[in-house]
Amino acid sequence: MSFCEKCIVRKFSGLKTLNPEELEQISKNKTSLSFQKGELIFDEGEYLKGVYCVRHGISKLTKLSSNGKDQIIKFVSNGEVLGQRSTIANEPTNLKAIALNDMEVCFIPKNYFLENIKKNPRFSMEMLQDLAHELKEADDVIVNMSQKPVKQRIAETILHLENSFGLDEEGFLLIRLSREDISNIVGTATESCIRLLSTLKKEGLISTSGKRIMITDKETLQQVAEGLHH
Amino acid sequence: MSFCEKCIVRKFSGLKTLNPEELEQISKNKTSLSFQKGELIFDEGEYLKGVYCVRHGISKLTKLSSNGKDQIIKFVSNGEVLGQRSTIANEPTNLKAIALNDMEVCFIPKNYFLENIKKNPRFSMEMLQDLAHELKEADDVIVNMSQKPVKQRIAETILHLENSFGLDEEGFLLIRLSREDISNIVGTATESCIRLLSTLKKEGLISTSGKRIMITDKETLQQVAEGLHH
DNA sequence: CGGTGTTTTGACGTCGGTCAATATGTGTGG
DNA sequence: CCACACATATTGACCGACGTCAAAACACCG
Repeated sequence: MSFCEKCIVRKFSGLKTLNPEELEQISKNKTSLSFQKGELIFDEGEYLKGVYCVRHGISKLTKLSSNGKDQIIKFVSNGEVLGQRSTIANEPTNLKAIALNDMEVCFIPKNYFLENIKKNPRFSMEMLQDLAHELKEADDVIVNMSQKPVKQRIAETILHLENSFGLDEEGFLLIRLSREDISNIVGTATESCIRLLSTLKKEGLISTSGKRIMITDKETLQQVAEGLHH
Repeated sequence: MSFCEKCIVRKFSGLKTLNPEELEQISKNKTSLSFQKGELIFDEGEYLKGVYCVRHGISKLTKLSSNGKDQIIKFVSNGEVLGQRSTIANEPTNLKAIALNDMEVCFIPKNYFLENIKKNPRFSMEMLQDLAHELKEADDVIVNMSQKPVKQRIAETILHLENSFGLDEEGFLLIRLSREDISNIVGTATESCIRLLSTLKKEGLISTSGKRIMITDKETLQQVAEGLHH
């Protein structure tokens, strides 16, 4: 049993604006859950009974396209909250959430979450800013998807993954993704993705070993991402 | 001089949750503005001093891509509010807003808007749901952009435009867009867009005359949009 | 060791982007 | 109302990027 008061989630999410009483209330009513690598947290179209605070682990949020592929929309990891949007909108989820590695999360029932939105203006302001921020990011993605060629998007994705999740001791990206996952981020066929990764490798910008990816020439990679390189 | 109490904007936007006193407060402090067709309402990166309620007209919100094209992210028209996101997030705008036809809008200074978010939980809940909804739409767009071929996206766009803005007396789409604008919605070269529009025409699904577009076979057009046709 | 799944590579065709030429507007001032 | 300039729409030719199919190389695991 752990206490919300000390949880890392407070450091990053809007939950930091809750006062001690509100936190205690939540702490009493949360349940701790674990998910294994690959396990489904919730599916597209489900009605959620609450939100999930990620204490440890990374999940991918995907949406099924009519062509049968699962487009990855974003990742939610340590210290972030899953299911905010659908809970706030009081709608079924728009996205499917899958654990990318073993995860520990806390489940907070809907009413405790919504209660605080109504009662604590600082908290609801924080939620508003959260959504506003996500919306901005989504708009950026739309532009990238529709205007940039795949190679740029791959370069961008690698840099973005470094930014969000960092590196391990050996300098590889901490997050391990299959080629299929990467191609589902950039929205392309797996083979195209593989091919472009290997040209990046030949050009000396990255090196790979299985699912491990290391950035070896960050500066040029950034230029590729911006489309300034050839 | 008009009064917020009777404004059409109240029918559609979150402003409907405001009570008479709050509305009067806003009504006193708003200013009425007009914009001509093609005029800039605000540019990407500007700090807004408030939000704009659209009484009449349609505007396009675009974002400049690194390849120099303005991707159209969405439209904001009668009864909707412009600049919500940046005002709430207290950030410079992410998007550029341009009037597509002559517009009448009311400008509401930031503090009156934010004040009500803090004081009126119903209003802030409404704003949250607004943003949540926009976020869902944006996610849908991401999937479409990354997974569907241009012809499907064009078909979808036409149907979407009919849905959002309706038809005139003759049965043409009420909203008039240049081919360039259409191609900036679907994220493609203008010529490709033109070519695909003319194949849709040859297939008898739409007919065009200048900037006027009429849907002549909605059912098949929907099938094309879903990718079920050939 | 053979299965099962993922990564890599090759060959090929098509979609969509670019450049250029031609039509068709559309608005301006005379 | 015409003539001109200029923007937008349309079409053609060409080519590169990307998707698809299929096979080979490699991993992982029993």
